[in-house]
Amino acid sequence: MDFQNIKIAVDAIVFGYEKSELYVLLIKQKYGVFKDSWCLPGGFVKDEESLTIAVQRELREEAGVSVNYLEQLYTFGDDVQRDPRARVISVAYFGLVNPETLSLQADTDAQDAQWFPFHSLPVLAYDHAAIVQKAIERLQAKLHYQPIGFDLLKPEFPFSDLEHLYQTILGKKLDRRNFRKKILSFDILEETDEFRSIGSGRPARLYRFNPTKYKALQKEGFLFEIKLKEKEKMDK
Amino acid sequence: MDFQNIKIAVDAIVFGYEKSELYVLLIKQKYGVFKDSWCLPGGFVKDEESLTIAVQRELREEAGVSVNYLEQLYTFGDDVQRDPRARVISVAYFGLVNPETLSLQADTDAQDAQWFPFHSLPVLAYDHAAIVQKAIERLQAKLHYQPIGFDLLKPEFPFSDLEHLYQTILGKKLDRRNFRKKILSFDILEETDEFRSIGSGRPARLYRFNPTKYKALQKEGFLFEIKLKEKEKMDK
DNA sequence: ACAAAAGTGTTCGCTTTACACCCATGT
DNA sequence: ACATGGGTGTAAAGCGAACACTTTTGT
Repeated sequence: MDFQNIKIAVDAIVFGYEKSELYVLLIKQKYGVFKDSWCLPGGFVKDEESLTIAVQRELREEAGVSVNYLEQLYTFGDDVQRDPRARVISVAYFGLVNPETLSLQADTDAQDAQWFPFHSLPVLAYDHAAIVQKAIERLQAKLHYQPIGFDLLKPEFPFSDLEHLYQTILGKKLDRRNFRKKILSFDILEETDEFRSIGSGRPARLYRFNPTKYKALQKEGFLFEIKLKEKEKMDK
Repeated sequence: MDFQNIKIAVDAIVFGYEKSELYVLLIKQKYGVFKDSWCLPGGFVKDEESLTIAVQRELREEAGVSVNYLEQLYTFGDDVQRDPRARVISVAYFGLVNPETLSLQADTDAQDAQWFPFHSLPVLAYDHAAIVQKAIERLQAKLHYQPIGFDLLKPEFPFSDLEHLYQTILGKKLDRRNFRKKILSFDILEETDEFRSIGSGRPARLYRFNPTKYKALQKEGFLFEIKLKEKEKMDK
């Protein structure tokens, strides 16, 4: 069975979110044609390793990151030349992390793994720009029909965080009252007794996402679904 | 670069539709552990071949079929043992054909490629049952937000065909008037001057899907979206 | 004449949208 | 006191759901 000479790799695009900014985790290449350019974390799959494990291993090894949510995104193998060294097919995964992970990374002085604001990514090696493009589309789409936004927030968060997250990622302004009403109507959040105030302004009550309740409702045929008419386009 | 010993294959799950029945294309295995059992068409990717080309080639070689619609479904590579012979990762594709293809195949006396009604599939080799499962979910989901049903019908079709197609694939009864109203409101069908009657009953006007118009509308932000409350579950 | 499928409008209720003022805190 | 963000209700419009009879053909 030596008729085939194709290598299989996994790449991960991991999103983080903090203070109304969406971030992407990138790695600086150390060797090869693309030395010193940035790319998504990833690498070759081992013979006895499942794809999911491979991605998680690479994320740990290259960036010390473990994700809060992970799903397969797409397999890139139509461009035979996407890796100049050899024929490499890449199974891309899509991950989300809590803000804690973001801060941890910022503290490290490891220069070869870094969070970049989504709106100012450097030029990426290989076809990784295409992966990023596909990932942001998926993320935007999923926000509408899966309670995935919570995976980018701390376990307890003020409602406005969720609202800003949607606005940032979708690039739209939303009606605060309607958004809140809609999310609360799903009955998948529980309010805590805690409040938090950031600088000035009235302190905000903290909420917690209840995944158990969500799964239960899901089984009864409940659908998480948000349609959001944009008020106006956002600036940046 | 001989550190990796994983093979990469493509598999295709192709759906056909005719007379209120959904079909899946299967191939009878000729050799190996799974000799004489049925599985999805597919095979190993060649070194210089894109994934899409590989699927289309396999479909042509193994079943003489060319598809009307093709998209990547999912990459199966978490079960390291999914192929008992070696580590094989499979990129599964999802295809749709016109009824013409279905009839052509039925005429052939080639016994190793056959259309099976979706509701009475034989036991499948490898993990192909999982692929089928994922594919039907995708097909059902897509019917709601992409004008994909037309790819399973002849270019000109009576409205009732579309209606039955939705009912068959979703396994629900629909309200004829509401369904028709909704589809027509999209303004992506053009009516022809032809009529067709099948046996008794009033002849039906034939319609034609206009992909150009659809693409144009899409660019203007139009969304194909159908919500369909089921009237009752269907029998089979 | 009857059976079979095609074709067609209107009403009701719910969901989505639009919209503006008061509240609690920090400075 | 003022600036900043948090919190809340209501009315109008639009969309989805329910529902039954007439038309045209084959037998």
